[in-house]
Amino acid sequence: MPNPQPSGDGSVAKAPTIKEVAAAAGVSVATVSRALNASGAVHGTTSAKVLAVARQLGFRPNLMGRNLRATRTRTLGVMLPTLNHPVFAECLQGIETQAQSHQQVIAVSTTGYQVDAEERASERLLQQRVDGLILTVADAAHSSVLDKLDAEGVPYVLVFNQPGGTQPSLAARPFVSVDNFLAGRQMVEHLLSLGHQRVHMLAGQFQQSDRSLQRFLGYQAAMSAAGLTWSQPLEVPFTTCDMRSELQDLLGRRSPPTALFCSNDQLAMTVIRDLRDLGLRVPEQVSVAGFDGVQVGEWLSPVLTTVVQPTAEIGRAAVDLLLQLIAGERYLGPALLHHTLRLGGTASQRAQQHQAGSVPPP
Amino acid sequence: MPNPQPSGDGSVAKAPTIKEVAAAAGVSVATVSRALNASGAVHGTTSAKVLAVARQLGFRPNLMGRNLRATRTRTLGVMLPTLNHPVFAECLQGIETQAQSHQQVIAVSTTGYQVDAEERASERLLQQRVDGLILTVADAAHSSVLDKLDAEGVPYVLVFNQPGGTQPSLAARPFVSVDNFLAGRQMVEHLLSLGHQRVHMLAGQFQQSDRSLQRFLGYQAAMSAAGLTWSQPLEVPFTTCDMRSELQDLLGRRSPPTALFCSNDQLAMTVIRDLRDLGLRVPEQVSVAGFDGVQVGEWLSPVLTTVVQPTAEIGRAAVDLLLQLIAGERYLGPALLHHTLRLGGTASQRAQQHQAGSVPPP
DNA sequence: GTGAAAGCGCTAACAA
DNA sequence: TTGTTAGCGCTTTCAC
Repeated sequence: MPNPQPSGDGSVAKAPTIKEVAAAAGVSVATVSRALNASGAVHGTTSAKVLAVARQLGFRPNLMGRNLRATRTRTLGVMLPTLNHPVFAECLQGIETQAQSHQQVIAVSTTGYQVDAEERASERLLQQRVDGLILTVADAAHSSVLDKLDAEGVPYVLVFNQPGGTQPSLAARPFVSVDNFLAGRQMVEHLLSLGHQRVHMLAGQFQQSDRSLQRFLGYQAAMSAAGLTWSQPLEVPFTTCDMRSELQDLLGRRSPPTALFCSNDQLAMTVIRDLRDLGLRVPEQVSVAGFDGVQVGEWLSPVLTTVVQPTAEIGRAAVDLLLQLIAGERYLGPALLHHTLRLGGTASQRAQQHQAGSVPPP
Repeated sequence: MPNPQPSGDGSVAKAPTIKEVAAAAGVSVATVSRALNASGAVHGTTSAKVLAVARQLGFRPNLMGRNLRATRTRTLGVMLPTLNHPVFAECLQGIETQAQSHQQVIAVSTTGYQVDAEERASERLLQQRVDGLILTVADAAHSSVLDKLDAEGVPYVLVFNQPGGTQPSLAARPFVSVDNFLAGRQMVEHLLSLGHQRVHMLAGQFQQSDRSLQRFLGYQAAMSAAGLTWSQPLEVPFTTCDMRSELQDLLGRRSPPTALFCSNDQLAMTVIRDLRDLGLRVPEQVSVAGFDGVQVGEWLSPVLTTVVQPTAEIGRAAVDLLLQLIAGERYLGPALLHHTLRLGGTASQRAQQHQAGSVPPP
């Protein structure tokens, strides 16, 4: 068993340094370093000896020393709003796996969609000297954090954020996402194709989620193109866990919506539960569609109708892009990954007559 | 706007060091350090001057330097099987929040329940010189990683793992979890109280999940105490996403179970979906209970019957305990947090006659 | 092929 | 109160 041993009294022998390995192997620290990293020329015999001694001593290189010297950490900072939402957790898993396969380490911070938390978290990560950042910010178009990163030339890649919206300029901020506008429009077109005409949108707060806004714009576009009137969205704080009174309001109107397009799956699933609590059947009386494609949506019955983002793939692509930027490669434009529609069972053909409205559909 | 500015050509002015701040402020680096950390005595005027210069220069302390010097990183390593399972993601969120509030940073690694990945990941975290580790291992009773940490005196806290099972010795490995045995027994007792007699268990593979085993032992205990015979559990790899053939097997037997106790929610929800796919009604024909209490279980209808663990709280408690251990406080025994039963709608009174069996219940 | 020495950025003795 | 200096562990010139 390799040293160091615990000293029995609870304290512990200090981890051996390269110096001690050098002493034990009877060579200089330079030689040890070269042998360990297979850098520079080292005699085979010497190298073997050093390696043997290092293993025997349980030597474990101290990355602080190495990184300080190299002014490079092989650490990627990750800053996300929350891990309680599966979409971010799954993305983080993708990031972590890909980072691991490139011998990178990740440092994770969550911000709860709060700009001041973004400020603090990014600062801490920069103090750590992460080589680059993967992050989702509340509003990528007006973000002091991104301004800072730009000003300091810190490489970063946005995930889920889609700055520039429908017209992402090639010169703009690097991001990896789906085309939220297009996806939103397609989902609403699907709802319209089912015969719905009064489609309403429930959305995360735009100030905290630019993608939510893009999806809404897609909704608007689809409605307008079909010659239908769109309504102001119901903006829902991401902390909301009960939508019943809002839904009662919405569906108690004279011309209540027959379909609800929710800007994320969490919202959609909450809505479905609350609708059922209110005695409304989904999709028979109200159709509901979400956005994200989190795995749990498939466990519902009926399966959640939603836009599926390649969440883990977004994370992996972000790592790849970030590593390119860190390596100094030129930014060639965002990675717009493909989404798909999952035509589950929570949105169906519009019923002939909606139960809640006193006015028949046009 | 603080320096450094980007140099226009894409390269970037190096971040200023304490040395440069010292030069600009006309003092020594020691004074800058003292002023910045409010350590030692510094004249008010000097301090103000230093702080002003530091801000103006956009100085950001390099934690590698600080940590190398302090042989301490204020970084907690976190090693979990996967973030795709909400129970771990929510726990990580709890860890991150609590760590942040103690000015600690976290480094995250996932292992996919693979022992060799645990080995590699822990080694990387130790090379990073994390101050301690929060981790879930496949088998806490026989873990080379934990043996290593013990041997080297690295502080760590297990989450979800419950080494020692029903009799955790005070001297044993530090952990934070619910009492999996007790919780499993109580859930099965609940099923029995609903009139079920043939309860079967579906479990994650014991080799990859000691909690799964504890929950099974609880099942055994409840069955035995009621004078019923327990069956071998159906062990399910955590990668399984379709249980239909297994369920057909199980329910096609002569005396099929009327209730299924699943060792985690993910499994339970998959099972419920697959049962419905097979044309079986839940809970009318088969009752299903889970374990974990992930949020999405509440979005199902009916709501998932399950054991609710205080997942985020487990994460927070783990951080607190780990920080105590790092501070050198003596380990006073595990934190066994309280679970609750969520009596949702997926488990109900046993039907008089089960449809699938040819043999009537005793 | 190997070693001596400088230095990455910071803190903490020790001096003044 | 402030400055000088050593050194945390490592890599990398530059000699030899």
